[in-house]
Amino acid sequence: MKKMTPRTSQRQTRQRQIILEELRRSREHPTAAELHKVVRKRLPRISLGTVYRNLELLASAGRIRKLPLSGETMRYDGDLDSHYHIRCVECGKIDDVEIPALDIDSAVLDSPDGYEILGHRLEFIGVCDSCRARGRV
Amino acid sequence: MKKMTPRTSQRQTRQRQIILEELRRSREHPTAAELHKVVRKRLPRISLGTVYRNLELLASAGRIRKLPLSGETMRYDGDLDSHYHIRCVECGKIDDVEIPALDIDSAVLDSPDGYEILGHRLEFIGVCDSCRARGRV
DNA sequence: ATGGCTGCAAACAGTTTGCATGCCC
DNA sequence: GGGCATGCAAACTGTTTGCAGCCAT
Repeated sequence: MKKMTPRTSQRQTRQRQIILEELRRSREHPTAAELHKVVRKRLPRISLGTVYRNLELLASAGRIRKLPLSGETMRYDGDLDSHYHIRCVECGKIDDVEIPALDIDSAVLDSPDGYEILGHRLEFIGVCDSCRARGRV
Repeated sequence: MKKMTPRTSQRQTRQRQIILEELRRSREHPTAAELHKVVRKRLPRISLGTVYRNLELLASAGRIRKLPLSGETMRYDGDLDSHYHIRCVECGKIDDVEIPALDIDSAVLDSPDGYEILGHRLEFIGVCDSCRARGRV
């Protein structure tokens, strides 16, 4: 009889645990570096490389989400409910946007190029409260 | 009498001219490196740095458009008519999408965070014809 | 015990920048 | 002639990777 192969599994390391915890706690859609800084308070010796590796693993396991927003540093989201984001052009802050998902993918089916549509990415651009208050705009 | 100051103007260098020409000729939304390779056929000594500098200048002069698509290398578009794009997840190719601009920016005004909405960025994700034919999906 | 995981540092890719020279206006 | 623009190379930023030792299972 073949032996049970338990692959697929990820080890539950302290690093991975804390990275996930801190990402979920945050509402800031942090970058890897930002998250590293936070996690370091609890695990002073953790390396940035480990943060990247774990974020990648957690994302491909579907436990977190990568936010490949426009041309910027990659950000990460512990909130798995699909939702759109808005980015402040001044300070780069990312916030959630409370509108329902658009049903537009089928509209592209006419596209002459024969694409199979998998989905879409929608991102709003704006100026946040505090940046406007700061008189920058 | 004050002398006429013609500033604001960009010099019309051979490099700038050819970069613009080649970008407009292309339907490929090339990266700086890709464009550099093409331009090099006509200007063998042009440097990648010059391509970057000119793309930046042309973009801020509104003569071309930067395409900050999701988490990827920056791409450039010589087509100034606003339109959406679709990216093939397999090969990374970018194509234009022929649907009218959405009127959704006002929907975000309810957003609790007091953003001033400047616009949105919509990008479709899919698998292109040839990648599907290639049996990769 | 064993193989995934970590810390560290080096490697990488894309982009920007400092500098001396070149060339457009 | 003056100053923006260029070529070149070095610097920077974000991310990935190779490696030797570590630790969860």
